Amino acid sequence: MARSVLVVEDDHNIADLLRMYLEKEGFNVRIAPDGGTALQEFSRAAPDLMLLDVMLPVLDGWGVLSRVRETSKVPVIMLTAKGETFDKINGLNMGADDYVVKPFEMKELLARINAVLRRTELPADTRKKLAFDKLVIDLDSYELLVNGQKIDTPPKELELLYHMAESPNRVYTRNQLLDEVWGFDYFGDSRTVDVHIKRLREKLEGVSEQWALKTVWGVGYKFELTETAPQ
Amino acid sequence: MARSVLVVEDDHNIADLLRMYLEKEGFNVRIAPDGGTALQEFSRAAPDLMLLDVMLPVLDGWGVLSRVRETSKVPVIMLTAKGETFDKINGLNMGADDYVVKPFEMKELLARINAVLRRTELPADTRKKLAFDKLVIDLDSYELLVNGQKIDTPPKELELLYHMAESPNRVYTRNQLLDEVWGFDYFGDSRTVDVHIKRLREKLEGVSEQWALKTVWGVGYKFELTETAPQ
DNA sequence: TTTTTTCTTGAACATTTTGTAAATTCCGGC
DNA sequence: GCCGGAATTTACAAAATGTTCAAGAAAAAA
Repeated sequence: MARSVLVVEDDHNIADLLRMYLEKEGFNVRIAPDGGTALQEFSRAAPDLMLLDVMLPVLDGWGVLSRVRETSKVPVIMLTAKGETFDKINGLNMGADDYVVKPFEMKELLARINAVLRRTELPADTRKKLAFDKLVIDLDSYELLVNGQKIDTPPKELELLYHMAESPNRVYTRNQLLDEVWGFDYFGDSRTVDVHIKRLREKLEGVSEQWALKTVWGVGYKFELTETAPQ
Repeated sequence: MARSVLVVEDDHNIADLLRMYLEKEGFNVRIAPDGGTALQEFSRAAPDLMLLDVMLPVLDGWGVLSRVRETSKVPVIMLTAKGETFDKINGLNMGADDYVVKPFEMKELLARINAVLRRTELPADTRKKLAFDKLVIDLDSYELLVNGQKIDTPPKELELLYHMAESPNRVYTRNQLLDEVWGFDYFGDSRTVDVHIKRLREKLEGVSEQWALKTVWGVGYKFELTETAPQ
């Protein structure tokens, strides 16, 4: 779930500073001190974002960018020194998503990072709220409403329900659910899912005819939604 | 507490100049280089004032203005190039509060900014004051009123409460709160938030049924507001 | 400077949630 | 009906998370 950044910067001080701030913001940070290392790290780690210094030994930032762009549309923010000849149009044409002039305010950089990530993010609705007959699943406030009444629900349970209810009638295997709700790096018993399903069923049983958490024998579970006549 | 300006300007030199002067005047300055970014920043940061260049790539100043005006009455000063066809009447009709022709004297711009801010300062709108059942949180005077009675509250506590109460029911993680209340450049332990929450709870417990500082297990905290029947 | 207040932190403690194992029940094919 | 794999249930243990306290640091006020 944590987003990852690849920082390509040969100045050790700047790199460390960036690491410190970015990690505090919850990013997973990797640092590459030169272009070659950057390309290697890039193909290895597939980061969600690249901060790319223009002035680098051997292979410079533009070189790295063009190589990266051969295979990827990952968001890239260029770091350029003040006074460095930098043609914005040209720079953005080469495929950078934004640029920041050194010395920069950390605050501004963070704002730009967020802007770029938001811009390149899928046009998903940001409201995390689903509603069905007598049921509201709200991941903004982490609330589950059954018949308009709040039901205390632990986070994992709610996330599981939300995830399944996002695609009604789609069947999920236990392993899919473990990957998608617990995270791909979670190693656990698939019975865990059963137990959470059971706990959800306790909270939801008999509430509505229109939906239910159904078992698909030999496969997994689904949030089943029965269509009613559309008005 | 500092007033904030969103500068929408694609010329980096002008933007930097504006930043310098405005910051010297005590403004918190954000810069957006194009219309899209401007709209994003606007909805994110809710600035007290916008300086809006007419000539922008892709979505121009008028486009930005009309989108902004759909939801907000924030004061806007347009920056127009000399010779640019600009119809004052028309321009002000579109919802701008004032306009300045480039190249402009910084002095004049500042004068206009102050004039506009004075003119548009609504008695209630810009007040940093929130009111709920038996509770008033006033960040103008740094006062907390419970049942109409002043409760001595240290600044951080009050800011924290205010921040959470600005968006009732939204869950904030501890890190979000540290970033947004303490500042993005604050590096501290997230237990700090817990302690402040605890002290707020001591002051607020049992005051009203309609709201509460709730823990969202595994996620963070929220200022929960229970809807009552609207009158 | 001294005093007072506020803020931060770490540790002990409490609580809630989550995971696991094992017993039990269910389902579908033979 | 019987069997074996699959799902459910239960109870418990473990892990994760939250709360509280108190001491000391830092900041503000006097």
